Amino acid sequence: MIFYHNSVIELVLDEKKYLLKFGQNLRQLRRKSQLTQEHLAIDSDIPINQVGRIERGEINTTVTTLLKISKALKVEIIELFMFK
Amino acid sequence: MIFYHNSVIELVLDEKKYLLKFGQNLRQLRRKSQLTQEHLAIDSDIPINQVGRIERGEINTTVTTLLKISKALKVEIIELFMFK
DNA sequence: TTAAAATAACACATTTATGTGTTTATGATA
DNA sequence: TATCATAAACACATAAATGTGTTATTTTAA
Repeated sequence: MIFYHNSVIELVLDEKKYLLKFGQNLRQLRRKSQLTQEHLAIDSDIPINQVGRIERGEINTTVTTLLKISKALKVEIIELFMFK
Repeated sequence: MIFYHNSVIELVLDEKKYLLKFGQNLRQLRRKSQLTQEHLAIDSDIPINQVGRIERGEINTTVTTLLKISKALKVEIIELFMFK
């Protein structure tokens, strides 16, 4: 058994929530652009599974992946972070 | 010997350049906040070496690390991407 | 309701970010 | 110069993103 301070647990939960919202926002932007996951994956040159995992908030993607996705969606990177 | 298409090489160089500019911008924001790398590292709960590596554009950091840094700097994540 | 398209859910290898620690270099200051 | 603060540069282990492939499930449209 390992014990963690509440603040640490909260931080991790916050991050999980953030990644979920980030993914939901990406999904909205992609659909607004009328792209399938496959199409976005091809345009941004990342694996289709990666797109799905990001949209589902399963993974914590990197700056260069954001760059590739934003180029394919023809939006600025900051749009990927514009959600509440 | 491995051969790559020029467009692939350009893409990688673009990413390297982007990470460099990203790091330079972070450094500016940190200094504007009057924080040392060590102080920022403590406040954002990431290793001090990580801060240096990001500022030097050596690594391709993740969304949750951006989240932690932006909280410590008391700025929105999008500010980390606001540079030319 | 069936077929096709789209997405999710697996598994697994490889690369790289993260995390921890130590040592070196640089810059400012006394 | 010597000292101290800051940052860079190492090394190395671990966790996780990336990348590739296949199989299920869900959604959409005929």
